[in-house]
Amino acid sequence: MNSAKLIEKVGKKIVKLRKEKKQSQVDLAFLCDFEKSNLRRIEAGKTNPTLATLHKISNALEIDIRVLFD
Amino acid sequence: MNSAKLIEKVGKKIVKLRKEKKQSQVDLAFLCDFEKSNLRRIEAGKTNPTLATLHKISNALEIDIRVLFD
DNA sequence: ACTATGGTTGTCATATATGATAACCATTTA
DNA sequence: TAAATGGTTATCATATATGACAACCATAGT
Repeated sequence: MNSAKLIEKVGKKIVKLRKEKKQSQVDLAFLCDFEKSNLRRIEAGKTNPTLATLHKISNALEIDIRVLFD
Repeated sequence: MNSAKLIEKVGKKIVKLRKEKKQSQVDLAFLCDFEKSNLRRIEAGKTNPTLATLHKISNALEIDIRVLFD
């Protein structure tokens, strides 16, 4: 799998986990302490997130970061 | 754990896995197709790597990306 | 119709990851 | 001594992630 595919998959996983927690993009972005436009770009696989960003997201979702790669 | 600590931990894990494979920084950076200075920065936890970069590294080490977070 | 909410898209500025390169140190080996 | 190798550090340019906004669309509810 190439990086672009992985980035897309992680984005979709974030959407899935977020919806399971019944959170909006606004909610999650707030918990992550960054812009909702940024979260949107990540969920859509339009950007190549940094480790720190993935870490913030997994913390906000209350999951282990590895779950993003399941 | 904060992001800085996680970044450091991942860097140390990369060093560990690389040495287990008896590879030099030069070897691994070549396999990852990026600069050894970049690999060095990541291993030392001096930079906040992107998902694509971590993906390249896990591919080069022939491991699942999740292993970097064990 | 209007209001609120969630989501989408776009733009511009800023911060920083990475590319590219060079110089240097320590160790090993010829 | 010298050469080779692995590692470390530094610098500058470039690409891009993110911040900070704003505007818009769709839907639900009043």
